[in-house]
Amino acid sequence: MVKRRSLKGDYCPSARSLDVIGDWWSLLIVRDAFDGLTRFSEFQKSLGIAKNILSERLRTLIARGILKAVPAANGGAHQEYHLTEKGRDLFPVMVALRQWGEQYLFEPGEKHSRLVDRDTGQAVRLDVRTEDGRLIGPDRAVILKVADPEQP
Amino acid sequence: MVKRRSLKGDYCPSARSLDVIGDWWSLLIVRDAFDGLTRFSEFQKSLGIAKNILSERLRTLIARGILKAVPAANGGAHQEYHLTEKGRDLFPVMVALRQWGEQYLFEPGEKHSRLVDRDTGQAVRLDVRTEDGRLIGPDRAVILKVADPEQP
DNA sequence: CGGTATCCCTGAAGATACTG
DNA sequence: CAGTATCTTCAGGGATACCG
Repeated sequence: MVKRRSLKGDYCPSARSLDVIGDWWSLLIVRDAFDGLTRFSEFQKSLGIAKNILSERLRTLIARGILKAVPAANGGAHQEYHLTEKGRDLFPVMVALRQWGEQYLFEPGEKHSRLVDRDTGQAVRLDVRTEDGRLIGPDRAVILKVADPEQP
Repeated sequence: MVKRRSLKGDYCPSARSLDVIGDWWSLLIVRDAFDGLTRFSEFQKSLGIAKNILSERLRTLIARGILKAVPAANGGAHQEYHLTEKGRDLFPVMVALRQWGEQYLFEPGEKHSRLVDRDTGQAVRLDVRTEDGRLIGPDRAVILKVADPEQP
C-alpha cells in the first residue's frame, strides 16, 4: 500500500511522515536499527522477512535518507546498515509507539521489554509540552491550517 | 497487510502498536479525528477513501477501542465517531510523526500546518526524557529485554 | 554470507451499484 | 446522508532458486 495517492502534496506533516515511514516493515526495520542491528542477516532473522523484501526495504530506507550503508566496522567484507541522523530523529516516534503499546496492548501481568536510560536505568518517558514546558493534551492543542500559496 | 504474522506475541511494545495502528489508513483516520472530524462523510471527503474501506476501517478502529460510535450530538439521526481515551492517548504518536515530518519532509520555504496550544498559541513540542526530566537521545537509551516466562 | 531474479498468490483497496 | 454488497484489479509480499 502506501501508494495509491502519495501525500506529498499534503500540508499535514503527519500525513507526509506516514507516506514515508507508514508502511508495515519500514518502522520495524528502524526499530531493529535502534536496537543495534546492522547486518542483513540480523534484520532478516529478527523480522522473519523474505530476503527480497528486506533487500528492497533497505534500499528504500537508504534512498529516503533514513539508513545509510557503511562498510563493515571490523574490516569485514559485508555491509552494515546504520541509522542516519534523520533516522535517529525517529526516536520519539518509536518511543511514543512503545509507550502507547505498553499502556494498552499488554495484559496486566504480561512481560514486555522496557526502554531505560543506559546510565541510570531510569525509565524513559515522552510528553507533549508547550515551548515553556507545560504539559498539554489533545484537547488543548489545535491545528493551525496554513493556506496554500499556490492554490487559487 | 499487517497480517501475515501477527506480532501479538512480540514482547516489543512498539511492534504491537504497529500491529494495531500501523496500517496506512488507520492513523490517518485518527489524525482526522484529532482534527475534530466526526462524521462518515467528513472522513471520506478528507481522505478520499472508498466508502466500503472507510466503513471497514471505522469498524476495526471501534473494535480496537480507539474510536467509539456515538449518536449525533445535535439530536440528528446520524452517527458520530469519537476518539476514546485509548485513542486520545495516541496523541504523542501523532505529535512525534508531525514533528519529524516538519523537520525533514518540507522544503525550507514550504508551508505546513502547525500544532499550537489553543490558549497561548505556543508551538507544541515533544521530547524524550528520563523520569527525572533529563533529555535523552537514542544513544543513551537501551532496551531491556524481558525473558519470556513461558518459553523454555 | 549477502544479496538478486522470478514466479506466484493473496488480500487490501478501488469502483460501482444499491438500500434505509 | 450513511452506509452495505459485489466485483475486479493490482501490487506487496512469500517462496524458491541462483550468484559473487
